[in-house]
Amino acid sequence: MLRLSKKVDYAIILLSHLGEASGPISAQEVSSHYHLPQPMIANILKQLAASQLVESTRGVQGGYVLQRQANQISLAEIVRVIDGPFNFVECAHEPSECRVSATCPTQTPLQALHGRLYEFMESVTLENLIQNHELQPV
Amino acid sequence: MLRLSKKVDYAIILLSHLGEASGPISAQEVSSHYHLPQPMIANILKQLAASQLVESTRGVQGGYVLQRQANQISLAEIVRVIDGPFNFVECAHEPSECRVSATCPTQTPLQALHGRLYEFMESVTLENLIQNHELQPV
DNA sequence: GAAAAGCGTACCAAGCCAGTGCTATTTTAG
DNA sequence: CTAAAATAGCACTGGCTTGGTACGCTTTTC
Repeated sequence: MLRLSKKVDYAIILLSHLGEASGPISAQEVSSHYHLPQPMIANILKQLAASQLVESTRGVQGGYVLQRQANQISLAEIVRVIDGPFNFVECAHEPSECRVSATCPTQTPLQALHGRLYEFMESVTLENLIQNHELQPV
Repeated sequence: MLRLSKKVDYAIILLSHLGEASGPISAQEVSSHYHLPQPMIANILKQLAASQLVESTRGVQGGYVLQRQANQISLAEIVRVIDGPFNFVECAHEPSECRVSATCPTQTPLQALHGRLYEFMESVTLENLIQNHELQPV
């Protein structure tokens, strides 16, 4: 139904939390703070670390910190890192896969739509999400 | 991965086609024209008819026509009719269902985001999709 | 050397989605 | 009046995605 996946939801919560913290935060800390399943969010933090969004420190007192400033991380990037490439319409990236590409009347407008959504999600930064800035009306 | 479902994709194609036709179009016609599975698109047309987006005529020479003008049908409505209510984030409509609502740092901004996307999809009409109007940049 | 933390990878169950099938009803053509 | 062309209304299914779990390993501090 066109929604963000739970993992992305969690990732946003995690990153927001890291963005507001000063030192490294462990998976354990976050999971107990928000009452979320620990293995789940540990996995997500691993993904975020593998994707260079957060830096990890091992060992006691270790944890995660943002690798970039919150205004340098876009919503689009978070979605991409967790859920894979953002394909609003199937043919957005692989026109060859479309069975009806020759006759499909909606290709161009749907791709334009895709582009707008993408730009939109690029323009929303983690900082916006944290600070709850007023978002400009569409 | 945050994409329109195939059914919505098909529905847009169908509605665009109906919007450009003059008389009633049968499921058979559309499916052979776009090489799409006939039972599938028949089902979708049934849904569209049940939701008052198209009018149906039974019998030989029957088929479907738009029930409203193309500029009176929004993308949001198409999605809603086919895929159910549009929930960009889980808590958008039912805050009570959110396990972390008390502490979740992202509620307000994500709901704002939800609102913007929704307005956006409300503002795109079938006519825009058909005529491939230049969509305003976000 | 024990505990706290992250790393890597594999696995599983439930739900959703795309697609199919079947039977009944309505309408027109001949 | 009957056959054919259509829609109506179901119910079903197989496979993929998603949310979540498990386990063994390495690194770091005390």
